[in-house]
Amino acid sequence: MVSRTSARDRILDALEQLLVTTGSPQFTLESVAQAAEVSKGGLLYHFPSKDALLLGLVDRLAQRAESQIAQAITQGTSVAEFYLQSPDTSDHDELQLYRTLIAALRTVDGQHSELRTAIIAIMRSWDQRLQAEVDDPVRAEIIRLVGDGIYFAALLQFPLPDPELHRKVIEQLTGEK
Amino acid sequence: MVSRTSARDRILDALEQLLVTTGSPQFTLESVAQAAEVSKGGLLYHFPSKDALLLGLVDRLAQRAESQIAQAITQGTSVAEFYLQSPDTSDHDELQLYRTLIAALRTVDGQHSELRTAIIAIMRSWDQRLQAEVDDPVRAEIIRLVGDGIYFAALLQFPLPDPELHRKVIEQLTGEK
Amino acid sequence: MVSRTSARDRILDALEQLLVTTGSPQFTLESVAQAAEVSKGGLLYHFPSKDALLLGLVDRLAQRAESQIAQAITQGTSVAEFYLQSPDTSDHDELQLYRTLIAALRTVDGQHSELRTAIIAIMRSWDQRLQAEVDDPVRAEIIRLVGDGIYFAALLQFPLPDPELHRKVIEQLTGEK
Amino acid sequence: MVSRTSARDRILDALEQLLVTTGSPQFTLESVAQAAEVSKGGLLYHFPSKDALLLGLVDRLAQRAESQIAQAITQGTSVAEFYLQSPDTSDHDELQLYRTLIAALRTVDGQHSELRTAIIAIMRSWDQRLQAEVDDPVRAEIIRLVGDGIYFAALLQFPLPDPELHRKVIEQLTGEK
DNA sequence: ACCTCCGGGACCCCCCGTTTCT
DNA sequence: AGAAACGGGGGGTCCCGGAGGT
Repeated sequence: MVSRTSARDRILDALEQLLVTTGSPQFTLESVAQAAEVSKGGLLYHFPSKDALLLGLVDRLAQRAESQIAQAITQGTSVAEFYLQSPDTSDHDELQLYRTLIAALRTVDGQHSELRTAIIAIMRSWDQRLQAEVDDPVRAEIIRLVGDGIYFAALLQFPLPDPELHRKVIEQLTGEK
Repeated sequence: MVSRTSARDRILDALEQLLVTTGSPQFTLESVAQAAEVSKGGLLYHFPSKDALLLGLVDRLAQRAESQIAQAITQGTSVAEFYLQSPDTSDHDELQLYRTLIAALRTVDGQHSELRTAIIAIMRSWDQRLQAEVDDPVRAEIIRLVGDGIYFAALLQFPLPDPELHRKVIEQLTGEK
Repeated sequence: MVSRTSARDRILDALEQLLVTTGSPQFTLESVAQAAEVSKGGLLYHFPSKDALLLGLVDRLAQRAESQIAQAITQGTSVAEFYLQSPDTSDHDELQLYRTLIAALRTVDGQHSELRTAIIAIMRSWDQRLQAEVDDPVRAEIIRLVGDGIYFAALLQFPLPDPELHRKVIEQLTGEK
Repeated sequence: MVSRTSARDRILDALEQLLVTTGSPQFTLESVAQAAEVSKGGLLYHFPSKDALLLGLVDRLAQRAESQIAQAITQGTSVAEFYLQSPDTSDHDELQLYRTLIAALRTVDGQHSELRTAIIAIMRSWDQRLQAEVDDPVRAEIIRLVGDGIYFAALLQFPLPDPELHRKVIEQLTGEK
């Protein structure tokens, strides 16, 4: 075995890359396998199904989530700002990834209950952080929804109308009352 | 011919129903045809391709959009409240439909430029209404984003955590300054 | 009825044009109807099926065949030269058409017995003319086969390698021994 | 794995069989798969498209072409006789196959440029053999065209009128001047 | 244990000849 | 004659399983 990183991680990395770069929740096992430089069968060995693949990504994401948030805080960036995707936040790729992933759930049929619960757990984690940081629960909720709304537009590749307006929105939501 | 409504409209109705009830942007021509009680060929006669079908729905939606909004206003409901989907607003199905439709764009490949432009036109229309109603452009933008965020959660079938909180959010966003 | 030419003839004309210009035996009723500027239903009114349409074309062709040949002869062009498609022969379109038509038989399933017999009748007519003109039956047969061979290459859109060589072939086959 | 021959070859064999027995360039992937005793998915694994399938057949044919011709020569049969399909030539199936294949090109849309070039390469090879064997280039060309003409009639399933005449044609074309 | 080759089968979009209604 | 609708495939995609190497 030459590669340092395990094939399992390479696959997940490839999938992440795919979801972020294309921005589309649509993907095929074939494309993932190709990007990860493994055969389709090899992919299926590590993840017996497409659902399992998604679940694997969610799990890894959950593991990273905590440290990500913590790190963001220690960097001085507030959770709210991070969630609102101000462009100066370095790793909002992480955020986009995790939301694209959510959208990807729709491409798989069935109830994908495992996936849902895993995702919800992560969201709840975000929620708690926001609640902890923002004293007003209503404003915290608004922040969360606005963040999702921003992502929604981005997901459909609609142009964020005005950077200046965007900045003001963030300011107003995160600024002192 | 028994049916009063044209087959073309029946098809579009069936598609709407399908998108709203399943909440999923995934659908097959077959299922639409079946729901509309026409044959596959019959469907393809009216809409030569899946894209054309979606475009047909968007067009009809655009036509209804204006009157919908106007009607909402005359009913005393503010546009903002309508957009925020307060449960007491009767026809928020319309809103859900149009956003599910947006999501459906992702299931078709290509650039679907026609669809995009049509959708964007509708969104711009909403935007103008909100801007006209809300004097503060920043708050108008926030309202729009929150509306999208609410839909985003609904799209993924995540439970709106707390109706009470939701009500307060709307109140704060639409309430007097 | 405004049009001078009957719709029936317009349809047949359109089909001829289609077969000759595309050079392909592949065609749809839709395309013929469109080219003839009639509705598909209108086409089907005159020719109840695709087979009937082809048969109609064959019949008309058969009617023209005799006069065509006779005319060619009176013009001083020998039948052999005509059949060998020397480029200076004005209406070798007729020839190409009729052979493309033959190929078109393959696109319809079934035994198309009517079509076959009609076509064979025409071919026999050609044969007799050639036999009458060329004293040596073997050479007459060769001429016929070479003519078909030329068409075969043309059908596949293979380049006729050398005009000079082609001319010599015709010369040798039609020239006095 | 029980079968000695690879599935890929089995598929190609089945296609050959189909083209030769039916004599028709019309075929479906389904029918090929069934004849090869693989699923359609299995077929598509080896040949991602119908074009690719045809191309695969052409390639294999090209590989066999040389040895076929050489073998024909060493068997004492002249290339000309082989090309003219005298019935006593054992493997004129090969010839028919390759010409039916040519006709099959017409059933696929697009420019199928790869197929065309591959086919032309084979034809050129035949041409050179004929030119090498027959000193008179004009007669060589005639032989080629007559061969194609014979095939053309056969392709349309028109009865070769007279075996005796056919024999004489071959005799005259291949016989000493 | 890890991985690849090969294949299966369900399904999907769309085409097209044809029939029915007006 | 035209408009509407039918229905049987046709080519192609994609998720997944399974036998077998290393």
